Amino acid sequence: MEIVERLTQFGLTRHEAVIYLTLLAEGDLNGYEVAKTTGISRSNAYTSLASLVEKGGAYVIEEATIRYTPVAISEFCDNKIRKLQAARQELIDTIPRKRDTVEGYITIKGEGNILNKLRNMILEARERVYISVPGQILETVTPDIKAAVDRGIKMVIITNGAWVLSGTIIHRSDQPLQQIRLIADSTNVLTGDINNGEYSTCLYSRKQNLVDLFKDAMKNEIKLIEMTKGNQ
Amino acid sequence: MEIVERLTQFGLTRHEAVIYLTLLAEGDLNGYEVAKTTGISRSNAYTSLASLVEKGGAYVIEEATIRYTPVAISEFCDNKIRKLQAARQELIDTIPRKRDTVEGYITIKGEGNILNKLRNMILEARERVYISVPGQILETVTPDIKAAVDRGIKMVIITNGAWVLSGTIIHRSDQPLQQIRLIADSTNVLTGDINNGEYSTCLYSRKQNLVDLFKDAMKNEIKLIEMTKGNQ
DNA sequence: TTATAGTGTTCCTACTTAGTAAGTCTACAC
DNA sequence: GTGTAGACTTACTAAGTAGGAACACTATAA
Repeated sequence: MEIVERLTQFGLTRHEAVIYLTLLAEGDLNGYEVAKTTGISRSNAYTSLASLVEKGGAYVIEEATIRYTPVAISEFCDNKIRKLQAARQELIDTIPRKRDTVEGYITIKGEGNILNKLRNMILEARERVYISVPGQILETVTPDIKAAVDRGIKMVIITNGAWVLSGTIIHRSDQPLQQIRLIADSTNVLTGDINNGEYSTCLYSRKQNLVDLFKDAMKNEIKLIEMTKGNQ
Repeated sequence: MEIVERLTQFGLTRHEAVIYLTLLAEGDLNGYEVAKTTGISRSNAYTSLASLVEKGGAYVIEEATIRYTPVAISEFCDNKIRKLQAARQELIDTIPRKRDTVEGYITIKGEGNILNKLRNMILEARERVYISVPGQILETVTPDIKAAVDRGIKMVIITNGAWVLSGTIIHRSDQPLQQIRLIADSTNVLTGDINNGEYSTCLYSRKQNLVDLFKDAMKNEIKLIEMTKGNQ
């Protein structure tokens, strides 16, 4: 992802992002210099600088001329994240509590949303997690698995490839894994495909019949892996 | 701040936020019900629902009719914050390093930006911090001061009011504090007013002459407090 | 069989807001 | 003449808001 696009995730417009990067690269500049260097017209440059300052991406140095200095990127991002964390707490405190719903079969679409759900299931697990995913997905969620292990969650993992993490129980499958499967605490299950980008689709459910079905299926999968391993 | 506005901070449009809140309050609904309940026209309701699902604010339940279930607010916010933390790391790794600048006198405007700077100075302090602020500002930054104390930073505080935190050295002033002052590690200083909302203005500098000036001034202020305390 | 309600999708018009793009004018300093 | 700053203007694009029409299908009641 391009740097400008990442900066827009933190609330900057394209112009503001371009100006911010220019300040980082060129050092402190005044408004006239910013306009010249970036090619943004002077009126727009001054407007965007004012907005960048208001958003906390730059500070003003009032000397013979008014110059602008960029805020360090880690500081700028931390400020934004901190603000969202505060908003998060305020939302949790004030938002209407979710009405109890009849749990059914929830469809989760898009690789990003599926990864989020997968990670949240690991995060909220209390006792044990069975997970069957390709190695590259494991790479992505390694920090979450590590954190789960650290708090005493039993992690049983079926995967292909060479991924390893101490404290986990790993069963290696020779066959490519076409689907992901995850069971957390024998109460909720996630399954489906995740290699179709935004078209990936998974099913999430807390239905006990589905959970039981998947538990049996994964136990059998593990038995098969152990049997074929014994023969090698 | 209103709930809808807080939700827009997490990337939802007003319609999406209204629909999300309706799902929380009413439980799982289909698109037709969402349109009826919210007053949003059906075409817009379906469009906004699709976008809300894409943004990870709701999941689809595919039954006799397609219903939508809201994602828990803490989960939704955590997902967004986690994404920004990842973008933060990617920015830090790829953004051009800030060109060394001649440190001058930086003007920081707006209460939010000033609070951010104040907190970042405490966060990055290595040895000691002298801070002189009104009590209500201290309330705001108590977690940051606590964290600094926990990592062994010497916190010397001049304030009014009854604020207290174990591990800090507090000098109470009888007079109202019109300005804030902070010196971190004898290397950087922040001073100015913060009770004017977005019109608040502070000065930040690493200039040694200004730092020395403020050190002397705060030492004298502490001496005066101690002397008047002795007389009481 | 007919009428009505429910459900979902696609396409349309129209207004508002924000961002992008660029310019003019005034004023001052060097 | 160049540099610097600010205020104001015009104009286009994109996204969000607001609402509707049309089509197709299903379910239910009379």
